[in-house]
Amino acid sequence: MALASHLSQALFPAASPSAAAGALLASTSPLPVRHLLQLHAHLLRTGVLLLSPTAASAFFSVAASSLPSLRALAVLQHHLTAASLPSTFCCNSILRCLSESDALSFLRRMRTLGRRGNAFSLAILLKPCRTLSHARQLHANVVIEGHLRDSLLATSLMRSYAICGVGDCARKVFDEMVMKDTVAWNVLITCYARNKRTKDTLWLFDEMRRGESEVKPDEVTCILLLQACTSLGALDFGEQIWEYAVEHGYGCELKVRNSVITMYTRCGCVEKAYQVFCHTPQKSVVTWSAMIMGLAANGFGEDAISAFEEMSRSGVVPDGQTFTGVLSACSHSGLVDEGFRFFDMMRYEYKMMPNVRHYGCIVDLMGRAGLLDEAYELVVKEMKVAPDATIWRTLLGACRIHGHVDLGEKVISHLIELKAQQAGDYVLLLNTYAAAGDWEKVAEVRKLMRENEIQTTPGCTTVELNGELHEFIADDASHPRKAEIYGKLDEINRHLRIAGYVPHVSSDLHDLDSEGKECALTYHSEKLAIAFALLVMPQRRPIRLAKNLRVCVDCHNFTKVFSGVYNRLVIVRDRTRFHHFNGGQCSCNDYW
DNA sequence: TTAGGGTTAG
Repeated sequence: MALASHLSQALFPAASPSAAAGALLASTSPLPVRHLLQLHAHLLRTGVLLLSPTAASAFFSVAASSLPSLRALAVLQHHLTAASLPSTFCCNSILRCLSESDALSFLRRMRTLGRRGNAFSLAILLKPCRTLSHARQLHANVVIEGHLRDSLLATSLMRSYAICGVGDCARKVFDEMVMKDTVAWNVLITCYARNKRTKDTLWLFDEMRRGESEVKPDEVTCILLLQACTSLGALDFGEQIWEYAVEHGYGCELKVRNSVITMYTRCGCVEKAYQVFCHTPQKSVVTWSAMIMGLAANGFGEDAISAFEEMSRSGVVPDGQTFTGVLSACSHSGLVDEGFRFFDMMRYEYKMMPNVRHYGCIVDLMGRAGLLDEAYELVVKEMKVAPDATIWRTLLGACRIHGHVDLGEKVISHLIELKAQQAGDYVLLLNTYAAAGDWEKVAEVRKLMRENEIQTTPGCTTVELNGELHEFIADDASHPRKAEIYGKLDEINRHLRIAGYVPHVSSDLHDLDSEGKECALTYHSEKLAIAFALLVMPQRRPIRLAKNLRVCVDCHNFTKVFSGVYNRLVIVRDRTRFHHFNGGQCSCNDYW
């Protein structure tokens, strides 16, 4: 403030341009916006800004360092003329302070006044660039100014395209690059991975490994690819990456190990994840959280809690994600009291503010305990953060279980308000009415769905066999081995009935009599996939299935009994978790 | 002359 006042005194009212520039150049500390604007107005009024490029340059330097995110500079730039335009060096320091669109308009203004900017200007502009049209404009500039040989600049451009979700543009820049280093490859991989082009991502690894260039995958490449395998559930490929990492000396990198732990748990291989975890000497909070979340998602709730306690004993402090893991362990395994204990611990002992995901777990737990109205009150009155669609969906799921029709209707209205309702939500509401036996309402919702052209996602189960995916939908008749599969399923059904399996008829929505419902349940996609796996897979190998929706209660019971009668380990990954069926049991308790 | 920019763990 003292400096600002000194400057004002030096410049008001009759300071010469050189005195003004001198005073401005002498200032080293930032000025408040108010003083800066006063100063600017004065410099304009007295003509200093027009008469002295040195003073203008000095002024913008001070302004740039004073105002980190400066809308005012965007206004100021319109007063620039060719004579008052600061040097490119100074312009770049102004560019660094502007928002994405203001910086672009400033660059255009510079060009209008005959100043082109340089590679530094483009580097500054590309850093915050997150808009496709801006990326395209900057791309044109990079080409026109002949900077395509600058590999850092080109990589920066690829990164912007990656953020904008246009993989093909990033690839084009990559293909035109003269020197493609590992970072450029990694940025391209990130781009494909972000845009869910997972298979292309995996191809790039092969291309990199087998290519003739010197560039080989490094630890960052391994991390990126492991993440891609995680999202794809590609166990075999994930293991190849892990082998590569170990062979090339990246096996001890903590970030790589943490990614491997996640990859294994997300592919349902908890034991292998645990092996890697145990052999990791310096476990960070990320390592512990990855293991805790992995155990939770696979239904090993008690083990997740033990891991949390061991982590605390070892002196590692939990963070928000650790609590997400341990709370979801409690909710997936139905450990209601434990869940509330951890929720209190995070709030009162660790003084953490719960986020939407933490509340989501608590709402799920309350739903399990039948505390539906209390859960609704919590969401509406106590939550410090705005509830998202997932929270409402969780509560809607609990309404279905308990047949709480009134609350279900209230919850769906919140989803509609959020404009977030999906076909699955209407199905949940439909199920709620079905659970309450209100077939008239079921028909009403069906009509509503038809009128609004709401398409439901058909349940689909996949089995991987020798790298090939076999897909099944309910009552599927498309598989070439259809007759054998249906025959096998009938045989399995007979055996399971003897062992005590009884179809869970309310799992089906149709308003049929009990016998009709049994028929409709018989050929659900999971059951067809299990019959197929039994036909084609060698004995002792675990049967791994992936289901796009939630496993229904009847299929859950069916698979549980199946795992005991046929002595097979069945691992099912559905939309939210893993189910490990073994010896007539499942890793998740009281599944609804 | 000065100044600038790219990838990475749960």
